[in-house]
Amino acid sequence: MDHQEEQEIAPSNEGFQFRMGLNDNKAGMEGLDKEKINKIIMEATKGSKFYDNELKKDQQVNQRIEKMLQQKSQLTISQIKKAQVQVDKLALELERSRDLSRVIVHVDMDAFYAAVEMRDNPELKDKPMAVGSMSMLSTSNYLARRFGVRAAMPGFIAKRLCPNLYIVPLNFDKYRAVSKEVREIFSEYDPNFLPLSLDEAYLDITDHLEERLTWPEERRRFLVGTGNSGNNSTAKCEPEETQCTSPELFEDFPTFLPDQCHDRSRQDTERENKERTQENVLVFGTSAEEAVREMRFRIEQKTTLTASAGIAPNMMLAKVCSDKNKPNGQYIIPHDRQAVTDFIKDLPIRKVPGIGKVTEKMLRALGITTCTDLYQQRALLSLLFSDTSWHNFLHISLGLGSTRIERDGERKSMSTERTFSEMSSAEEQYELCQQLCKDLAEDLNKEGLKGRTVTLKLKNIKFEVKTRASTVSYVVSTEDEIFSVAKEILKAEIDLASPEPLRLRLMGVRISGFLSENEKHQKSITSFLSLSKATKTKCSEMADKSDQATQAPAPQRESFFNQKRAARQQGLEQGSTSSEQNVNDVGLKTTDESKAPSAPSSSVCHEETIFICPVCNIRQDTSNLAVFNRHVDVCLNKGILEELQEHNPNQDPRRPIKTDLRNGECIKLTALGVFQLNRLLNAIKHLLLLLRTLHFSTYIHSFTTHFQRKLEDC
DNA sequence: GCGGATCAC
DNA sequence: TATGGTGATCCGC
Repeated sequence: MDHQEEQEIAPSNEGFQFRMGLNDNKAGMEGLDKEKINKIIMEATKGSKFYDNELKKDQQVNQRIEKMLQQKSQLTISQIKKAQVQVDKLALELERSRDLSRVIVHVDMDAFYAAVEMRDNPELKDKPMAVGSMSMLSTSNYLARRFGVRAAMPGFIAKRLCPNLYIVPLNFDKYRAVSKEVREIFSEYDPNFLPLSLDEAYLDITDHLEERLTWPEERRRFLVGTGNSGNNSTAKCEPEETQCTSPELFEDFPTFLPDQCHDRSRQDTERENKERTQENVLVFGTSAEEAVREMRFRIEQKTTLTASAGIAPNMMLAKVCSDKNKPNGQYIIPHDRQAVTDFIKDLPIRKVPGIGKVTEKMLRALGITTCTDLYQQRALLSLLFSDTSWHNFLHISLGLGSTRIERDGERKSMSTERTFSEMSSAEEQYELCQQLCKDLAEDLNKEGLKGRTVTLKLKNIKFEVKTRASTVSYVVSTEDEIFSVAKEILKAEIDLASPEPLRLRLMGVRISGFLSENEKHQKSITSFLSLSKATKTKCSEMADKSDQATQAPAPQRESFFNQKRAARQQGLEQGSTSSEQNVNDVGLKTTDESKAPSAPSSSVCHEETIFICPVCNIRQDTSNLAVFNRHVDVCLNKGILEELQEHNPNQDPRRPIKTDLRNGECIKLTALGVFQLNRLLNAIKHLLLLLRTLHFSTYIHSFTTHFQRKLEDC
């Protein structure tokens, strides 16, 4: 292996990772130099399956680079000149729309998990420690970093770098609790702040600053050492020590008021507390820097943990800034264009969020390492990269980024996955798969989500990852529904590998393709199919149960049909609330147009439900749902059986669908319990009816197209 | 829509 | 002994 590959394993951006500077070791200070660290890591990693896979991935990246350079060599000067004109046109446009009016802050807690653990266990304070397990570390403290121990490193390798390393298991509940405290402070500066993770957030403090100008000084005055952290009654919360208890993650960087803390004896401080309370008061100014300093001060007072912050006109810059004076520091880019371009000039592209190891390597192959390079090569980049990529590059090189902090929209996927020691038994694999589906179903249920795409993720013992997805025409959300799809994917993979077993080290299940708000009333296929079992009176109960999670609690909601009607009248698809759309509603009409049955409204409405069969379209003289369902079922079956007999009198409508469909095609259907031809047609017909009733013409189209051939076959 | 990859935390 | 889990996005089919 060549040197470059080694660099990939022990990343080449030490300047960034080892911020403390490994050569700055003071006399007597323990630690390892860069070379030694790389050597130990290599010895520990070489020859492992993990490393082999890393090499393989690296080769692939090299090939991508190769291909890119090949492309580059074929470009003509006139092509590049032409591109230059186009790119500069856009650049000018972007420049014109540059917005420097917002004050965006990115706040980042220093070595968060490690800091929390050290705070709660003082014995760890002066020891190298990391949070995680022997398999994987999440973060490490300052002392451990001197040995090259850092986040995303397996604990057993860290132990080789630093045999005295303490590894503390993750304790998310604790971090969440601390995070909540910090977020309470964030919200005072920006009620719409955007959390990125437990220890990071973006804030737009523009409005705060404007208001802050009108505040009396009193509102910017804070007592030192009397923060919330003093609420517990441990010894460390005495005033003179409160200031010192910030874990010394980075001893070179003092916490607030360090001189008072270190230089005063206890007696002195106590006396001064009484006599010179003025001295224990801090007043912050009205500028952005002062506001952020105040925020960080309050965080430290409340949690005894330190944070770093970046202040800039947009999110991208703020994020880069927060790293500049880490730990326990802040950095501001003033709000004028020159300051931005000065800052960007020598900025290594790798520091920009979104540019990772691979992109860095690709750009480096083009001689690009700084943002200036990035700008100078903008024409070339527009020819070698996709539109989204080079647009992004151009934004970066101009120092542009989002100026509005937008909260994330709806989630797009939900997943769960697990790593384990080698598992080769198919039986175990199915069992695990089911467990994952169960866990996922629980999570889905918490958020009331249902999706149409199930993705199975497999990683074999060679660390090769494979994903296989299956999108169904209905929604799934329960353990059984998800598993019925996932297990068929798994089966296909097992069959494919057979007679060799799948030798797995990880399995995961993901759901995506969630229903948008105005699709949520759709029924899952099981509750849908349950209608055809209408002889069982449990039908409506089952449907209710399976859709519990999507039921809107809105007391005054309109019935779905009323909303639809209103929407049609307005000529647009108004987003309906996720009002419960029971399958049985297919044939129901409510005479009262304004009120849902569950509405706690005081007015008593006389609501009369009319049952109209969606098949024969005849009003049924009953108010009993079970009776009505039975009628619909008979009606449906009658029609289907007649049709079947008509088209092919010799065909047994109850014969297995396996005889008609190819194996792969009936997988999903058999998984749902549709084994027979008549059941299949029943389901299709019923769904079509439902879709038609709901005016979902797009669905009807794709559905009928998909099944047309099957119908013809029948 | 699928599958592999990249990225961030 | 041992290299994570979750979510988003992009690219090229």
